[in-house]
Amino acid sequence: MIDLRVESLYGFFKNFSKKEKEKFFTHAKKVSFPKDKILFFQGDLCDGILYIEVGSLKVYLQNNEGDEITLYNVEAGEQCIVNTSSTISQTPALGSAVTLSELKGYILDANSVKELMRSSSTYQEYMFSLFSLKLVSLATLVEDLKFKPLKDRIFSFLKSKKSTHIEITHEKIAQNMGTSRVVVSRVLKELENNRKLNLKRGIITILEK
Amino acid sequence: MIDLRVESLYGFFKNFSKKEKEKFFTHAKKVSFPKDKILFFQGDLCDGILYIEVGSLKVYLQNNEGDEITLYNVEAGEQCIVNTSSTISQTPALGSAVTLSELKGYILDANSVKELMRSSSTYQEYMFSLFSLKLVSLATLVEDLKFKPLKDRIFSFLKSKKSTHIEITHEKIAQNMGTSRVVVSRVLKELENNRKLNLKRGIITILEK
DNA sequence: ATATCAATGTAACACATGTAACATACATTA
DNA sequence: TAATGTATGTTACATGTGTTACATTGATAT
Repeated sequence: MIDLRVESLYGFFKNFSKKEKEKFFTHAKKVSFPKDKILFFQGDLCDGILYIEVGSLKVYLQNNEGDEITLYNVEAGEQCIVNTSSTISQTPALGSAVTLSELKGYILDANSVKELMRSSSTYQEYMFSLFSLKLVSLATLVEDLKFKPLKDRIFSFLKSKKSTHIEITHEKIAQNMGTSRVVVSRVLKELENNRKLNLKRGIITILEK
Repeated sequence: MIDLRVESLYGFFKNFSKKEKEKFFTHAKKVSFPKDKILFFQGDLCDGILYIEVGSLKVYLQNNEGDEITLYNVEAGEQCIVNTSSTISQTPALGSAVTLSELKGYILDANSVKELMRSSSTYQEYMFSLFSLKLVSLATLVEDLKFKPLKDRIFSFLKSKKSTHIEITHEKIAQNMGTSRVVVSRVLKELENNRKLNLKRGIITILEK
């Protein structure tokens, strides 16, 4: 009945009382989405908070012309702050979310979340640290957008990946950065000429950190 | 003993119990700062949360060259999220803060804040709505930086002021926008030529909204 | 093997913004 | 009034990024 994977991924579970665990699992709905599924659009009202067991998603902004820029990614064990904020305050989501892979997890309704926040201080602290982290990441994004040249932003983006062997297209990077494919190709080629990278179709290898 | 001004400015007070009010006023230190006083620097650890009774401040990011960009302003009745986040999580402040005017208020230590968060659900909700709001404003900033031309950003900035008569120098606007004075002057002159503004030394008048 | 599509390469150009240098105008004080 | 400092105006130019258009290469299906 109780799924051990969520419990080990989300640290606040270990401080949950039996009652709190029960609340979570009786109210949470198990969900499963394919890759590239849009979970919500900018402007939507969310009606529950997603806890990711397997997979990841990204949250991005879009302008009228359809250009987009990624705000951040959300991995298993994390909670999407845009989703949380929209759900709790019943305000329009400030960005859109799409799965980056097949995704499994739970969706918990706003009321249960609020109750858990009141009863569990661990859960409450988890929520606050989450907000703090995302604030930092957004502020860093602002700083980078304003002060860092695109070349550095792209290189940092690549270095932030787990492996030095990255399977990604220039088009995907462009979407993340909020720019065009041509510009990314140009910058990547320059980085390759400086012996920082190695480029193959669909694959980028980092040579120098 | 109890100061009515803070109480009316910060809505959560009206739901505070006598004990909670007491906690606030016995632990909060009354403070007063002159205009242009730096309250904390990017990287500092904050040791208390400021509640503003009179005045305002701005939070900004700085890069190595000293260029800066404003993240947001904080007015009386609000609580600075960078300050809050640094204080509660004891993490380095992600930006710097400076008073925009003479400022009076209270500083409350982290422990008292945490206790109030646990005991008062109104206070807790206030904190969350605060985080949500600032997340939105940061996300909007990201969106604007990425998609809006400087001309629009400057015009929006001016229109966001209370009056159509604005006393500000081009230099100040440049700091807010994270650009140079020359660029601002150029853009303003263009807006004046388009009959959107009227420029005088130290004064900008908005003609067309 | 050929056709086809996706990914990448590249050139030429447009445009917004940043920088440096200097001129002019306004405000304040001696 | 003259002198000084601050704010603004203006030019010329450098640079980064975005756009269009088209070529090339690699992968996949027929």
